[in-house]
Amino acid sequence: MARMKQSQVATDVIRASVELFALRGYANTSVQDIVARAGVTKGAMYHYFESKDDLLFGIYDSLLSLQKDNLDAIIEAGGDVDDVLRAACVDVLETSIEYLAEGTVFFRSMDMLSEPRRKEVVRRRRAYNDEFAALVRRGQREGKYRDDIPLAVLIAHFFSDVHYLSYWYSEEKPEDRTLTAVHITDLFMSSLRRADVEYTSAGDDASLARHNAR
Amino acid sequence: MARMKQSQVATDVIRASVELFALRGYANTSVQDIVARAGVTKGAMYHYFESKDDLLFGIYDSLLSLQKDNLDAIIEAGGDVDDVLRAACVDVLETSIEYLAEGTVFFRSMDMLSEPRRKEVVRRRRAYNDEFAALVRRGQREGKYRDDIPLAVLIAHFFSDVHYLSYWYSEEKPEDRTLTAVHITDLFMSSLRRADVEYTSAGDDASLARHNAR
Amino acid sequence: MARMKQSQVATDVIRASVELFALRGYANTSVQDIVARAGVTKGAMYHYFESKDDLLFGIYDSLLSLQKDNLDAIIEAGGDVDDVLRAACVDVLETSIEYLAEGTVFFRSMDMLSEPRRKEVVRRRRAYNDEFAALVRRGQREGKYRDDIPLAVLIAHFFSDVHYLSYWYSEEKPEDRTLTAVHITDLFMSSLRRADVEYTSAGDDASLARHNAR
Amino acid sequence: MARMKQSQVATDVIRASVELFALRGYANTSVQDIVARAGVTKGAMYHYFESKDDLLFGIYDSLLSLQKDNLDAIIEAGGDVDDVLRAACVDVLETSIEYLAEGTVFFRSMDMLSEPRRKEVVRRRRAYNDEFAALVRRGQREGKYRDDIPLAVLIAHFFSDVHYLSYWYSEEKPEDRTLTAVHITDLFMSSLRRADVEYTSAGDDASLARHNAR
DNA sequence: GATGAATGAGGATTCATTCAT
DNA sequence: AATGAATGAATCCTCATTCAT
Repeated sequence: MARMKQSQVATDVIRASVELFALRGYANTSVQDIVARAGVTKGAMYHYFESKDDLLFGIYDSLLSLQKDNLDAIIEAGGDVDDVLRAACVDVLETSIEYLAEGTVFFRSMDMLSEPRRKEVVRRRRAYNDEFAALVRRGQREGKYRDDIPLAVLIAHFFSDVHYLSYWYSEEKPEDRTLTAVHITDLFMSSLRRADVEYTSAGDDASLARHNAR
Repeated sequence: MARMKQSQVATDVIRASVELFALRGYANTSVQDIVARAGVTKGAMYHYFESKDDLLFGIYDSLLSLQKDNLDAIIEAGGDVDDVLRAACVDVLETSIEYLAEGTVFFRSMDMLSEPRRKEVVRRRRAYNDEFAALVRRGQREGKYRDDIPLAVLIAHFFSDVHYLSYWYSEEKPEDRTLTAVHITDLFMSSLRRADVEYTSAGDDASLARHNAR
Repeated sequence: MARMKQSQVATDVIRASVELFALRGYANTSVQDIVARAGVTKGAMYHYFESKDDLLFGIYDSLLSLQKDNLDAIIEAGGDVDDVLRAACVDVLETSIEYLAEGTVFFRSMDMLSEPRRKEVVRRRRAYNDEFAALVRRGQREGKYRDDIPLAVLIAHFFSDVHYLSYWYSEEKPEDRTLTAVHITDLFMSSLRRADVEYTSAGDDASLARHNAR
Repeated sequence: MARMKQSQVATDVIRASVELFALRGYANTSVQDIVARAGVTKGAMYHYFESKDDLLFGIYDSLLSLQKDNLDAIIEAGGDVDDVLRAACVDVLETSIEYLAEGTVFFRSMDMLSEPRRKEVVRRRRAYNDEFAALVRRGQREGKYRDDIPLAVLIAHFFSDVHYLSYWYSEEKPEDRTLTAVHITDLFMSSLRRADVEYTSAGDDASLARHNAR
């Protein structure tokens, strides 16, 4: 997240708000709760943030920026559609796990954003989705991915996994993070392949093997 | 959903609350909003429901009951694991689409449930998950489904789609409902197959064909 | 107390209300609580009583009537002032113990009576007090009771004991009832005697002895 | 009562609540009534007090603390049991008159306290009672006080007067306060004396005289 | 930069009572 | 006589935000 040199107060408040919003939800967290957890006073908080909504939007903003920047970079790097798509999937899954608390808030508290901000979030998510969908589309045009199922369904099929992480993922070992990202990516790629294409299982095995070898 | 002979007041209040909770979230919906939309007085509402939380829990309860009963019946009916699992997937997807508003509330408002009720919902969802997981496990033992990925990941991979429906599904034609359920089921079944097993594409094509033919 | 042939519903409701008002106070008892305890419906209750306030006033009314009638009879019977006063004291103490729950309500819930009824209760209590005070006055005129302390203080000194019963009295044996009434009466009579009068202790010993002998 | 440096808001709210609770009872006094009389806003009140119950408990707490501290000091000072007991009686009567409104609330609104607080009040009152009873017990062992009546009755006989003050006491002249305390104490001490002991009336006369001379 | 007292609008809930049946 | 659904006014309390210091 690309904020520069924030004051300690701001940093503490942001951390406290993410934790609390993820834990009990935005509506069940009072500004008083946040400042108490951050160890600052209400006045101090309002010096750095305009409103409670600001804190919420900050969470959306930083996660959207990070993932969008990463996706742009991956696409920029180019390569085989399979490799690019795989990299994109792994990245969004990995960052979603790294910022799991933010993700929890992301999907559960959109209703609580002020209307203009909710619209901005929707717009930026759509931009991400479209960029991602273009990759899948390219794979379809290259005859690699199935086209018997609507593109929207395919895309939703992937993002549902990203979304759902906060409902079940719980880390036991640090390496679970990448492993899970790879597993889910493999599942998605498996379901994406043309069903009528003779396909060796090399892809899956190779990718899993690659990671196991690290 | 099988409640009989509810008073008109209760029916209207439930409908209004589902709509509003789905639309703007539980926290942004006042009891006043609900009774206004239902066209009843606050007192009348409190004659039938103990609290706002009651309305929320009712939504969870009815959806959980319906889907659990259906799953039990499907498993009871028995058959090839592929067919049973497929039927289970299609059913939960179809009912989730039918009760899309309820599902929206389900996944977004769990934080707002009172603690004991949240625990009950978690318990019942877990029971559903376990029953579903047992099916996948059976397929793995029969050598049909891949076991190179943790069972928990496989299960999450499916439920993420159920969960995510309310974030993207929008019906244009009534037949979309079953079609989408089948599409997602196919994607899941595709990703579930053993990667190293020689597999004809008959399954997918057949199932889609079957539905298209109805 | 002197109510004639009340319906079962009315009787049950009155009993339930006395018990609940004494247990948790008038304000903490809802009409719903009362009818539930009485085993009747709200409609039935409102058929017999105009309001919740009616139930409360009924308690005052019956206790005031009973004690006033008794006092009148005792005075009517006549006799030595010491004996009459003693009989009056014992009676009000005994009936207050018998109707302890009613007494609890009496002293704790006067604020909850509607204004006109509160005034009536005050008037009737005042009448009782005045009649009782006249007895003490008579004793003072006869030179038996001290007059170095204002009459109002002497009277309050007695009624305080009646009042306070509900705060401490707890019956272990049925005979405690009369015994306690006699004890308190003795204490009162002891303190009433002219301090400068040579006085044999016969009175006290005799009265206690009389009771012990029964 | 010894709270220092309370904000003006807190002071005003406490005063208003004592007055109103004493006047019409806790249940008939709304928070709105209190803040209106105190001339503050509801929000300001809730900045200083957690709940309406807090205000009520504050009244109990301050009166219990004051009287307990005084009793401890009187016993600490030591002396003849008659003098110590007399001082204890006069003190609790005088302070009860000084804080008559608080006392009114004390005895009439115990039902309205939250359960844990009600229990604490009962515990602290019991501690006071026990300490007082120990004094009377000591007098009995010294052969000064009658023991033909249960100790519990003797103690109740005294506290009933304290309790009852709010039902009848009304001050005309400031000196009534101490005079009444002495009168009631004399009545109690009179009734406490062994009935079979030759007793000169010097005690009473002397004590009244002492006070009149101040 | 920071404090924390104060605001005031709103929200969930309770409950005595009424009334059509 | 009895039911119990419905009313609607009142009540306690919460909380994001402001502002004087």
